[in-house]
Amino acid sequence: MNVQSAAAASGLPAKTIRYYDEIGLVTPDRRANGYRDYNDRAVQKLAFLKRARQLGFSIDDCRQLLSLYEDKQRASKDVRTLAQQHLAEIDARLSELHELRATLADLVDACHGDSRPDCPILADLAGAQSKKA
Amino acid sequence: MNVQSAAAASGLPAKTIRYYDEIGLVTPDRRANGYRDYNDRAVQKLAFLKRARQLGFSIDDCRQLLSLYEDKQRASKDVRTLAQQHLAEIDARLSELHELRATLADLVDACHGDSRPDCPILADLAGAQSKKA
DNA sequence: GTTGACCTTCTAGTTACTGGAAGCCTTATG
DNA sequence: CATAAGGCTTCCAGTAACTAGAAGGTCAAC
Repeated sequence: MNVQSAAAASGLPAKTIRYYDEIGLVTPDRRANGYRDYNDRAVQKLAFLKRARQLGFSIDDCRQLLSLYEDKQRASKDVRTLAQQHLAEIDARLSELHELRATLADLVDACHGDSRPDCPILADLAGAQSKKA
Repeated sequence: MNVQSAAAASGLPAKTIRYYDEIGLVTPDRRANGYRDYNDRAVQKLAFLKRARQLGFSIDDCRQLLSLYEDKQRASKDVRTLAQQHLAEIDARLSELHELRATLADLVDACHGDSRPDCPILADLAGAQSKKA
């Protein structure tokens, strides 16, 4: 199975698949002419990667997950720990983002948005104390 | 005022301030010996940038905000529009992140986390249909 | 005069790709 | 057999926004 077919089968762009080969994440066989050749197992791994990346795992996380996935003796605990760490990161990002949203929403509310040059958003950005700051 | 002092006054790392000079965001005067020289106005801009970056505005957004900030004739509406666009992006990211969190939390819940090699997280990543998928 | 703490510029690395160019391989068609 | 279209290969460069580090100039103090 060549790159394009592997792309179709896994849902990843061909460029990305070549990149994953380059960084040693999924290394395909090579045919006599040098073309990459992906077997079913490799395509499964690519699909695995697609899903893991969508869930926000970094490439490094993926590398670990992949080796756990490969390892028949892997402990479910290891996978769970990795996922939990990731969950904690997501929660941290969520609360940051919530806070950021609140601040920005306050500013937008406070801004009259007409053509006068007086603007609370710029004032706040410039360092003036806002009501919530 | 040299870089280090400007850093202390604005709250940005000196490296970042040099970078902002390099990309033409805030261009300081230069002293006879070539050292950067930041006046109060420049430091204000740096502080402005720090705040805007914290709020998640991109460097490109910041460039626009800075020119609006500079422009005495700027319409408050323009600033508001920029902030609102940004708010919409944040909301999109928030809902994505919420969804991702829910999926991952389900998986972690479903994972027994002991030493047996059977793991729902890897199963899901590998493409099996999970209850919620 | 020499130590130490500044400053300068430049290069390269980070994350995870993406786009594009130059050039080989394969297949179909006239 | 020539050629054109569409694969495939590699490599180089660019993205965002810095950050780390190296080589070397400058300055104030002792």
